[in-house]
This record gives sequence, structure tokens and C-alpha cells, in this order.
Amino acid sequence: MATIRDVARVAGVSIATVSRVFNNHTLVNPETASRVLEVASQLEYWPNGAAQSLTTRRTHTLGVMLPELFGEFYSEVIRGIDRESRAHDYQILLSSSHSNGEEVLIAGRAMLGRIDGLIMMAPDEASIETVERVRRRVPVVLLNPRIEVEGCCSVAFENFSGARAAVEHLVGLGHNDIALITGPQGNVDAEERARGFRRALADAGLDPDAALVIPGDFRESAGYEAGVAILARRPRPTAVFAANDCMAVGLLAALRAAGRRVPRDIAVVGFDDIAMAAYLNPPLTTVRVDACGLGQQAVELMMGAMEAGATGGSVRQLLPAVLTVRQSCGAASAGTGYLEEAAGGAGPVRRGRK
Amino acid sequence: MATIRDVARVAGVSIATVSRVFNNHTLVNPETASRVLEVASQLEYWPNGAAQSLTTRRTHTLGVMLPELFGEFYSEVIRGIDRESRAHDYQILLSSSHSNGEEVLIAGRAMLGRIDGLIMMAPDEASIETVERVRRRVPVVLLNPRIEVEGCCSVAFENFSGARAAVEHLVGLGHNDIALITGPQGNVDAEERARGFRRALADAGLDPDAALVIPGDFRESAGYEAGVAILARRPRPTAVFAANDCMAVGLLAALRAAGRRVPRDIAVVGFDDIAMAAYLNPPLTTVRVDACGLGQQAVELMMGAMEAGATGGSVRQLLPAVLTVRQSCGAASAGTGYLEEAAGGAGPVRRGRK
DNA sequence: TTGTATGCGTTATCAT
DNA sequence: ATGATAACGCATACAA
Repeated sequence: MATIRDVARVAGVSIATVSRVFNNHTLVNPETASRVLEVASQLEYWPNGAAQSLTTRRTHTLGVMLPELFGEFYSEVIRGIDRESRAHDYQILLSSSHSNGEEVLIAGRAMLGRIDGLIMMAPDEASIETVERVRRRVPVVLLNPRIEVEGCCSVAFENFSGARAAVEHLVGLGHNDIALITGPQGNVDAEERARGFRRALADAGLDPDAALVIPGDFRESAGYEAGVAILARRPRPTAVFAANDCMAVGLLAALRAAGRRVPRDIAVVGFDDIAMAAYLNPPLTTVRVDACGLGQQAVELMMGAMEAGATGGSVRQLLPAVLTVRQSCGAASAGTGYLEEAAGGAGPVRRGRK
Repeated sequence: MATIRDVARVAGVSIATVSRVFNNHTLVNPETASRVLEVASQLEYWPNGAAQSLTTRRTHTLGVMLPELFGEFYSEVIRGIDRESRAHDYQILLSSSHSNGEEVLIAGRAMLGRIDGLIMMAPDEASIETVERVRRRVPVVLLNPRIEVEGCCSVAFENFSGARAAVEHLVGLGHNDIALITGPQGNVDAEERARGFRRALADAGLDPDAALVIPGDFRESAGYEAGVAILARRPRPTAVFAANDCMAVGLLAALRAAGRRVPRDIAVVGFDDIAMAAYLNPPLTTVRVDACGLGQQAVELMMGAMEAGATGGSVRQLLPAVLTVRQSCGAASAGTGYLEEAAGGAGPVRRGRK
């Protein structure tokens, strides 16, 4: 594996010159440069990244720590991060599925010296120590943080108001017995959405504590099981808010299996607006959230933070979560759902493209 | 930011000793060790990754190059890679969405010196040069390669036989006018699945060239549009093979919108068996493929290759793609689909867990 | 425009 | 059991 020295020797120049050529630094004699490049390509030389980071103290790499990634949502977040990073000439060091604070700490340590910044999703109490530690060395951007950390930028969805809008929609349609299928315990998004649910009920003069709340885990199977439980409940709720779309899909299946019609017998609203939502039966009314955009925003914030260094303030950004009415609630504004959206030929809005 | 030297100085030992402590190398005097550890934690010292890689020539990092990642499938692949990597104490340097050979080359170069191995998905002609280049320095594992590269291990799904089985299923049900919705042009999986489609038709005495083939792109919208086209065709095909489940979802929506019943009026079979497939209406007959397992296998192969060095042969592994009959084709073996699977309480098989 | 020399933070070799 | 010191591959201040 050729090093800068090999190239220098063969090309008959010093290593400094080779280095200059590869960093198009100060003006190098064009002839010298082309000769160096020629030799380099023959030797298949390319600067060693580790050595470069050591001297420059920059790695051109962003650390990304995510929770266990299920379904399309996280995939979109990663896509947004990846896309935007590459646009800024950065790479991504990925680490996910940490079940406890200890693992997070280990992962964080392993990243030290290999990253110029860290993007961390949904940090909980157990991860705060790691965040603080890392923060003293490189900028940190938090995604949907449970707790804001001083000196850290953050991007989050308006989970609370999005959920509230969804439930208000249900209330506005005349429902007063609304069930909730929650996300996994300890998940920030899930908790915020549950909070929005309760607030909307309270605002409507309904008692949140009287509502049927079924614990879920963001997966289809949980939605299905919740559906079975809801159907068994007397009196039976007339509407259900599923904390994400995957669970809504499971729920719809359970209702269908029991012969219930949606929205006639029971209304359903989801959250996320995954690509499939518009194509379900019936097209799912849900809360749209731009997962890819979240990732992109995080990277942009990171670029700003790296630019500013320690002097920069910490930006807290909120991304909208907007109610998208289709047919699963029997909307007053009887939109035709996917028919309308897809008929144009392009199908539902392609999300996440800038 | 404290270095090994700071720790050595404060603890009153040499840097060599500190290094030994952190690598639990040769036996160090327990007292000395604990003193070093104490100082290190006070100084918040942790070894610099870049410096370590430079001397040890190991980065404990695996490079991962993927195509544009859409939908749940790629998310699962990443999950498998991430999970298995961490089990082996490796990190992941991720790079995706390369539209041409030039970008792949740049990404590959940026990884040089930062990775111990490269896992590359669906390399095409344009990427072969990069693969060859990288291969001379670190082991490379190919995922669903279009072309096998000498000296590279590879893991692939039995796309061809899986697709053939799907279409044979349709033929066995009496269909003789079967349409195909393809994946994106240039996608290896898509092409293999198309090949399986054609072969199954030919084997059944049907003319592949006479079949309706509609170009798609693996997304829901393409499936929807294809559905519209299929319904307009005279004579109308009685069955459709969608090259992946997302498109099948779009197709189902289009059929529903037109008032066609599945499978009564038209049969549908997909590919991938995403988590949602069992919860669709009707539950989707599809070809199951373990995306997460693909990622895991790739990492295991990589570990073997790194162990063996240049001496190891190259393993070619094939992962099964098995037809999973639910209700969208009106199966002869009238399985009850999700009802059956989900009734147990655990829902459809949780995939990707080892 | 080009070369020399130093340092980046480690690990590892060889003494002691 | 511990210390001194030479790599590792590169960037850069300084000298020429």
C-alpha cells in the first residue's frame, strides 16, 4: 500500500509537494503536479484517512446514534442525514440499537477521535452522561430529545400539537369515546403523542383518564392486538388514535377481520404518514412528518455548529407535524384520498426530496 | 482534550504503562493500573481512535455502501449489518445513494484508511473498478452482486427462483395471462425477478414476450399507476406479479379504487414480505426474504474474510426466497392469512431476530 | 516553487 | 513490571 513517501520518491519530489498536490494548496508548478498525480495513480496512492485526521484534527465524519430502527421512519431519517452529509462532503459513522446507557457510553467512546460531530436521536436519561461527555469535544445535535441539553442544538417534530390536532379532528367529527394505542414505553415521540392525545380530550371536556389506552410498540402486531382488545371493550370506542402508522395498519387489519368497517363503524387516525398511508384501505388519515427532512435539518444545524465552534448559541428547531385528512375518519371534507392524490400520475407527494 | 501523555504525567508513569492499562496488555501492577485509571477518568481521557488506527492498522470499522435506500427493505439490511457488527465490536461507516461510478469511487476513496473491510450492495458495472481497487487493500463482501468479483465473498437472495415460484403459484391456480410490474431499471434484484417471471411463463408453455410488462421503481406510486394501466388492457390480465411489496400495495389500491376485488377479479403476488404484508387487505401472498439476515450474513462472511486474510477463498452464499401464501391469489390451500398468524398473540413471525 | 523538520496520539519493540 | 523511543502516514511552519 503506497504512502506519500513512495509517491514522493518515485516522482522525485518531497513529501510536502505531494501533500500540496493532493490538497491543491499553495500554487504548485503544474508540471510537477501532473507528474505527481501520474505517479500517484500508477501507485494507486490515496491519502490515509486516519493519518489525515491525526494531523488536521478533522475527520470529515459525523457520528450518528439511533435507537433500534424499525420500519420506514428511521430509514428515512438516515437517508436525510446521509444525503445532506454527503452534500457537505461528510461521512457517517452509524451506531444504533442501544438498549442501555452503558452501551451508549461504549459506542460514544468508540467514536471519539473519529468524528467531528455527533447526531443523536431520542436520548434518554441514561444517555445524557454520554452526551455531556461528547459535547465537550465536538458539537452535538439532538433529535427529538426528551431533555434539552445546554449547548446542544436540537431538532424535533411537533409531536404534541400534531397528536392534539389528530384527536381534535376526531372530536370535531363527533367522537367522544376515543382510544389510544401508545408507542413503546420510554420513547419520547410516543410520550409526546400520548400527551397531545390527553390534552385534546381534556380541552374537549372529555376525561383523559376514562379513555381506553392500550400499550403498543410501534409495530403492526401491536396494532392488531390492540384492535382485538378495543373490539372487546364495552362500550366500544368509536375512534382510535394509533401513535404511528404501522400500528394503524395492524389495527385496520384487526377491524377488518372482525367485520367492522372503517370509518363507518370506527374511525382511525395514525401518525407519521409513511409512504404507504395513502394506499391503505381506507386511505389513512394521519399526521404527516418529514422524517427525511429531520435528518437533513440535523446535518445543517451541525454544519452551523461546527462553523461557530463553542461560541455559537444552541438552536432549537421544531418541524411541523400536520394533519393529513384522507378517509379513515370519514372526514367531513370528504376528500377522495389516494384517488385524488395519485390520479395526477405522480402519486402521493414524494417526500424528503429537496 | 487529554492525551495519553497527560495521563502518564499526572499519574507519574510512562505513556507505555498507560497504553498497557487501556489494552489490558501484559500484567500491569494492579496498584499502578488503578491509579492510572483514576487519573484517566478525572481527565476524561479516552484513546484517540485515529491515532490507534494509525499504529495498529486496524480501524474496527466496516464500510457499507448501499444504493438509494427506499422503504423498509434497506432499513432492515442496515439493521442486520449494524447489529452483527456491534456484536463483533465493529462500527459502521455508511455511504449510500450513489448515482454513478464516479461518486462510488469518491466514496470509496474517502473510506480508505478508515475501514477494515467493505460491504457493498448491488454493485453494477460502474462500481466494479472501485471494488477492485478497494479489494487490494481490505476484504470486500458483495450483496446481491450483478457480477461476481474474483476474490470477493458475496451473499445474495434466490431472487430468480423466488420469482419463479411466485409465478408458478399463479400458473398453478389457472392463470395464463399474468402481468409483471418490474423494479427500477438497472437494479439487479429487479432484473433477476423479471428473469424468474419469464422463465416460469416459458416453463408453463406461455409466451413471455406476449405478457404485459410494466416498468416500475419499487415504490407505491408505480404500483398504483401500473394498476391503472393493467385495468385498461384488453384482454385484461387475471394476475399480476409485482417485483416488490411496496408496488403491490399501490397496485391493490388501484384495483380497489376501480372496484375490482382481489383475488376474485385479479390475483396479486408481491416480493420481500415486508412486515406489513400480512396486514394488508387482502393479506398479501408474497416471497419472503430475510433482509436483516442478509446484513448479518454479510458481516459474518466479512469476519471470516478478515480472519483468513488474502489466503481465504471467496464464499458465495445464497439466501432462500420462499413463497409465502396468504390470500391475495385466492390460494388453493385457503390459508386464513394474518388471522392465523396473528391470532397467537405474537402476530406474524418477527423476522430478523436471531 | 520546493524541501526540511516537527508534531499529531497511539502502539510496540527493546531495554532495564 | 516499567520506561525510553521508534514507527504509523500525513500536514504544515519555516527555511531555502
